[in-house]
Order: sequence, then C-alpha cells, then structure tokens
Amino acid sequence: MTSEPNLLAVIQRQLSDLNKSEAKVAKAILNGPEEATRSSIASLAATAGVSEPSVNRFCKRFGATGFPDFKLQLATSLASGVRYVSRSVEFSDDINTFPTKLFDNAINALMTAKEDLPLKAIARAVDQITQARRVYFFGLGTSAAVARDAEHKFFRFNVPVFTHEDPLMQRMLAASAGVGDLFFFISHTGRTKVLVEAAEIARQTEATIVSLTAEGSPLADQSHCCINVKVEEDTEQYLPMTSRLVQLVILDVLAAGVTLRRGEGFTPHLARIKDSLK
Amino acid sequence: MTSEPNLLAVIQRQLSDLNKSEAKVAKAILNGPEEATRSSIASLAATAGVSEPSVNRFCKRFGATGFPDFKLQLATSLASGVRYVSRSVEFSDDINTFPTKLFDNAINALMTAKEDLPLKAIARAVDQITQARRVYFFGLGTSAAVARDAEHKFFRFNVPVFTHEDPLMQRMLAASAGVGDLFFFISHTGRTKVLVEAAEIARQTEATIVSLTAEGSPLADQSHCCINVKVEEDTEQYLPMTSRLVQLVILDVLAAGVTLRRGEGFTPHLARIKDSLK
DNA sequence: CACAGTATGTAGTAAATTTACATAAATTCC
DNA sequence: GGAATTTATGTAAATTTACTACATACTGTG
Repeated sequence: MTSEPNLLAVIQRQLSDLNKSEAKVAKAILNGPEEATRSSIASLAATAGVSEPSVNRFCKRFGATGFPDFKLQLATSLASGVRYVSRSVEFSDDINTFPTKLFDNAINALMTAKEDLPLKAIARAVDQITQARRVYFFGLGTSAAVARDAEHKFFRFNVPVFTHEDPLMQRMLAASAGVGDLFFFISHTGRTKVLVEAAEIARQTEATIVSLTAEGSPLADQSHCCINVKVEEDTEQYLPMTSRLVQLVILDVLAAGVTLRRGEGFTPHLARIKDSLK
Repeated sequence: MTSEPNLLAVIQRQLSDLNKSEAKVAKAILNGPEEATRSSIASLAATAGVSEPSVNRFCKRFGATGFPDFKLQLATSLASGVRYVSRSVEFSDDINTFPTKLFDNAINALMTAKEDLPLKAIARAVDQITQARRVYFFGLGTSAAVARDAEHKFFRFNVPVFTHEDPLMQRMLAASAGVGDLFFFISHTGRTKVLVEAAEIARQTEATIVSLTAEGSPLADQSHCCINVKVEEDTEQYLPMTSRLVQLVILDVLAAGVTLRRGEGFTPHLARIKDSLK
C-alpha cells in the first residue's frame, strides 16, 4: 500500500517538477529529514521560508493526507532505510562494544533469513515429519548441537527422535533404514564429507531425506526436501557463526508446524510432558 | 534518547509496572500499533477507555515529549519490519503466518536481551575463563545442546573444554575438581535439581563456578559469577523457547571476549584449526 | 496590456494536544 | 479501622497545531 521505496528518494527525483515554494520545502526536508519529522508545520514553513499552507500542499502532493501523515511516512522511510549492517569485532573493541556487535549480527542474520523464508520447503518438511514413523537428526560439529536441540524439541511431539554425533552410527542407521524413517541432516556448508556419505547411504533405502543446508550443495542433492538457508557467513573472521541461530529457529518453525498439523487435540499431551518436568 | 530501537518491547516489558489506566493504554497500543500511529490522542484514549491526559502521561513516561513525538517513535520502531512483541502461534495460523511469528519472537528476544546485557558479569566470566586451566560446560535438556555448542566454540581457543550430559558424570567431575577448574552451568530456570546438586558439590572444591541462568535462582546462589539472562518465556505456551538463543549469543560473546583478551597473537592458532577442518 | 490561470500567502476556523486543577482512589500511619 | 497523605485519574480551559476559504500576487499568452 504505502510501501514507497524511500520517500526522500521520491522527493529528490521530483525536485525539478516542483514550483518555487514546493521546491523550498523539498530542500528544507532533504537538508534535515530527521529534524523535519520533529518539527511542526509552522517551524518547517519558517525554515523553508514559505507559508504554512505551502507546506501542507507539498505534503498532499506526495500522497499524504496532511502534514502529520507526511511526517509519519517520512519517519517510517527514514527508519527502514537504516538497515542493520554486519559489524565485525575488532581487536580495538572493548566490553562496551563487542557484545552489542555480536547481538546485532545475530539479529541481523535472523532478520535477513526471515525476509525470504523457503516456505514451500518448510511446508513440505512439516508434512514429511508428520508422516514419519521415526526421525533421525544428524549433524556434525556445531550442527551436532543443533541436532541435539532439535531432538529435545521434537521429542515432545511423541515422534520417536534420535540423534547421533558419531559418523559411524550415522552410517549404520542410514544403511538399515526403511519406509517411515526420516533422516534430517543439518549442515551449514552441505559439504562435510562423512555427513554427505551418510546421506548417500540413506538415499539407497526407502527412507525420506530432508536437509537443512546450503542450496546446491552435495548434501542438498541427496535430499528429497532441502530447506535452504542462505546466511552469508564471515568465514574469514574467526567469529562465532550466526547460521546456527537461523537453523535453530527454522527447527522451531518445523516443530510448530508439526504441532499445528496435529491440531488442538494434541495439546493435552504436551501438558503431560511439561508436568513431568516439574 | 530517540535511539530506542524497539519501543514496543520496552512497553511490553514494563507492562507490569504500569498503573491501571497506563496499562490500558499500553494494551491498546500493543493490540494495534500501526493503528495507534495513525490515531489522534482522542481516539486512542477512546479505544483504551481512558482520558486524553492519561494517554499523554503514558507517552511522557516512555520518554517522549508528548503524544506526537511518541507516535513518531512508535512508527520508527514499527518500520524496521519486526513485530517487537511476542506473538504466540495460534491454531488458526498457517504456513504464511507462523514462521514469521516465530522469527519475530526470536528477534525480539535478542533485541530485548541486548538492551540490558550484564556487562560486568560477562567481563568477569571472560576473565575467569581466560584464567581457567580446564572448562566444563554442564547443562541438561535443551541447555545440554547449548553446552555442546559452547564446547565446540571454545575448543577452538585451545582451552581444554568438556561437556557431559550425564548427571552422574557431572557429579563425579564436580567432586574431583581442583584449582584451575571452571564449571560453567547453563540452565534457563536455575532450579533443575540435579544440576544444582552438581554445582553444590563443585562449590565445595577449589573450582570456580560460573553460571548462565536466572537471577536469584538456587544455581545462581552457588556461583562465583552469574550471568543473568532475563527472558520472559511464555511458559504456558507449548512453544519453542527463545531463551536458548540468547544463551547461545551470550556464549558467543564470551568466546569473542576470550579471543580479544588473548590478543592478536592468537589468531594464527585459529587459522590452523580452521585449515584442519577443510 | 488585459486576461486567464496558477501560485502563494493571510486570516480565520477547527481540531488536536497540553496544562492546571479538582476529585477520586489507594496507601500509609497511627 | 479510620484519618492523613500520597498517588492516580479525569474535567475543563488554554495553547498549540493544522487546515480551509479566500484574497492577492505572479506568470504566461493573446
């Protein structure tokens, strides 16, 4: 609806088509947009050197219903223009700066991921998990921790879930799989050799293979359903990775999806589990 | 002061500290934030069921100079695209709505946590980890996965790290601890019995005890240093928890802190590890 | 230069916001 | 448990702000 890309850009572009006083207003706004959002129509008129109705007309020209509405649009477009930017931690950082940077990076990663979620793949994965007789979460290294987290989460849904960090166990289980088994592989790169091998082995059985990994990777190729997460990792930086956070939330989404699929009747079951933890 | 990134989260958090009419206003705003930005003080007062000055006072309480300024701040925080208020997943949700909700909740949790990070405790924990001869990460349930993640991360820093999910192993290791050993306990509630017991046992040795848990909890009481994370979890909701995401990022912060503490000379060591993974 | 059309400002009006004050509710202290 | 004090909330008036209608000035054209 009011999803103008950027109000300031629009004003800038139309600058030549404006008449004298409107141009004055435009320049005043372009000069200090933030200040403009805070001013009253009178003070803006004063700084622009025009009368108040001129400012008002200017606002209407740009699609606003009036001055307050215009200010709102301006503020909105200013805010959305300031995107989070990944900031790397430097050796010059201290306790007051680097924690915030890391949090910002994490938030940024989630916001970016949220913007184009692979909804179709997610929906399909939810289907497959719901139908599965047994679910195996396999990951290595950091992804093993993600797999472990998934195990805990899905366990609450009465799905028999299993995790193994040991590549040998992963292979053995993959080899002996059958109909109703679902292998869920988690890997940031999708190129970890032993994990791809396990997937290849599982692929030769009747089992279903779902992966949470990079698009077009060897692991993705082996999967019936691949949930693609694109997180540009600062691989050069020896920094903690944000991709696993995205993976975790995606798994949350899958878990929620399974719950929703099962419907309201399932909630009491969860309540029982929760009580047993007390 | 206008740099408050997420006004709605602030409102949400302070909801319990508000008096009756202010709470009414808060609820009205949380119910329809974008509508609030478009209303006049009179109509907002009407929907909230309070008088106009009450709305005005509400605005001032949250740092605005008045109602228009408040609306501006609200619009700005809405503009960044995130719904800063926890929204629970309903059974009426479908694939197009619930993934976004979950991501928003996650983002919200991180933003809230970022706002008041316990920097002093973090700095102290970094000190203690840097000095430790050996670090044990202990957690149970979901927190075990967090501990596992921490293990992988800290392993890269040449610190001998260990994780055990088995409560018995945890007790045994705690009992035989000595100077230079650091036990890092991770728990959302800080009340999980077996974990608290392990902490009590460790406390009787010369070991250092650090915990990432709730303030004032039994586990926190046993710790030399407690990193307090306050995340209001919708415990009634059978939803995935956001607290572990915050825990993970805090551990990232600690890892980064340790790296910074060690100084630039340490980076080549990380490069070696990274190469070995290829 | 007069005329039409547009642009801009003035002044008044309506609306919205804020302030000052009064009353009601809650809390505290005997 | 009730009076006193503080705190919370609403009423009404004052002030600021934004809008409308109209008047005047400007621009270009025949």
